[in-house]
Amino acid sequence: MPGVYKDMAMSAPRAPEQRFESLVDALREAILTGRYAPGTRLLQEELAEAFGISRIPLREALRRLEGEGLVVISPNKGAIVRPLAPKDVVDLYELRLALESLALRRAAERFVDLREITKTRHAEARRAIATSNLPALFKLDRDFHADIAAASDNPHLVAALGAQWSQIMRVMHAYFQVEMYPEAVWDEHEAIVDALAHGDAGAAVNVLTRHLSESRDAILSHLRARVSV
Amino acid sequence: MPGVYKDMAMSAPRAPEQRFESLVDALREAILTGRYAPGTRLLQEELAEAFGISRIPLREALRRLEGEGLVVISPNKGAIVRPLAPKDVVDLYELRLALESLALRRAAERFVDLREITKTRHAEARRAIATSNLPALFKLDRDFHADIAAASDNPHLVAALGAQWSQIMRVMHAYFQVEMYPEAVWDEHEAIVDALAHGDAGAAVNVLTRHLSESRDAILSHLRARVSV
DNA sequence: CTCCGCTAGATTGTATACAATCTTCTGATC
DNA sequence: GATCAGAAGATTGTATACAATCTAGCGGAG
Repeated sequence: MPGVYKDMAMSAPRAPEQRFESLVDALREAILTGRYAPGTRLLQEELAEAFGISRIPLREALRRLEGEGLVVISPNKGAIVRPLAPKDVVDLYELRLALESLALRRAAERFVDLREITKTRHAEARRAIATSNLPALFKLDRDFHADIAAASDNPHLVAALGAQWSQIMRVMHAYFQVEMYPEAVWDEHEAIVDALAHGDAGAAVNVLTRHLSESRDAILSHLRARVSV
Repeated sequence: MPGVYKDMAMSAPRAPEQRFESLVDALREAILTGRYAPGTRLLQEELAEAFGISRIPLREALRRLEGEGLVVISPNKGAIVRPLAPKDVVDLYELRLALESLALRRAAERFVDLREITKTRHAEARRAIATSNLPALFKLDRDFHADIAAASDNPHLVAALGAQWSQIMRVMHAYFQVEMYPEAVWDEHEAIVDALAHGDAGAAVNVLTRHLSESRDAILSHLRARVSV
């Protein structure tokens, strides 16, 4: 019964005007969290039924994700979640370092201070580690790097970093365990924002470089142990 | 008369399997070259008729371009070519410098030599200037920077640079005249690949930094003179 | 036994049709 | 004259239906 939302002001979970955006978000989230793993075939009828819609809007959502680089669509073959090889991880981290370094330099110029929020997240991360809450750790990690990106005040940089993060997240969800999230990660986050608060972008970039190398190598060692999807 | 291509092997301009990709390419090209200027409303029925298709595949193409950041679609309002403000130009060039610098460093590590092809393009550019062939100049410029990107051997970097280039190209097509393409541009291209051939990525990045600053400022001075779309 | 060619089922591609929403214009009211 | 309600037209959103293509399995030829 469409149009019913209009009568239940402020109670519907989402306005009907952004139904499509919600659909895309749901699909994207499912891909990012590994529910649809790299290489998975995305059958239109199946997905459409799952979302309670016809194939028309679903196909549009897939095209959007294709444009974002999360899905590959072959004519008359259908859509699959974009595969990721070890070289992709190397290339993505190389790219991400360049982008995030730029964000740090711009954030330093703007005297951004992220120490408080980062400290808070560190505490939350300790609790998440104690309870083996991996999704919470992912979210805290994502929030930190999203803050760095936003601090650049460059929406195009934010978008580019978001695209990188999406790809990296897909690999992490596929190959990371709670044990692979050393608490040193959160110390490094604090070191980065400390340097940033002192306006020392160079030092912040140095820590970031080490931070990303460790993360990349951890992923690669686990990725190479398995077959590349 | 669909299906007719199957009989004319090797003569059809494109295989029917990539009809959709051709549609997206045509739309993208029209946006990049300013035929559909920033802010232009993209009416579905009108475009569908122009391409001789129904609105279904056209809408999918628009969703793809939305994912690529070239189009903005508002629910029940339709699609417009993504607007560009002066700050976008600043942000895009900042981002592009970081990306292209990375590409240069990676190209230097790989001992890539682009001197020959760049010299050839310089000669072609002189002819294009003499005949006031602006589209040719744009293409030569694009080809040069695409070579730099490809030399990085990082497909994700290539994609990110391609996205930047698309946005920049839209501004250039809107505000550039032949007179604004000084021949110094092509000298700088040669200086960049010379430094690259000597493995001096630092020098190459220095020239690139100047090169992009000049290009950006030329665009900004003309953009600010008009109303921002 | 292997390799084709063929058919049936599954899946994708898209034109049509209609519903939902927005926009514009008109005319009434103040 | 300004403002607003309402209707008509324009435009977008999507479900349905069917055509085109692909895939898997089967049977026959070599």
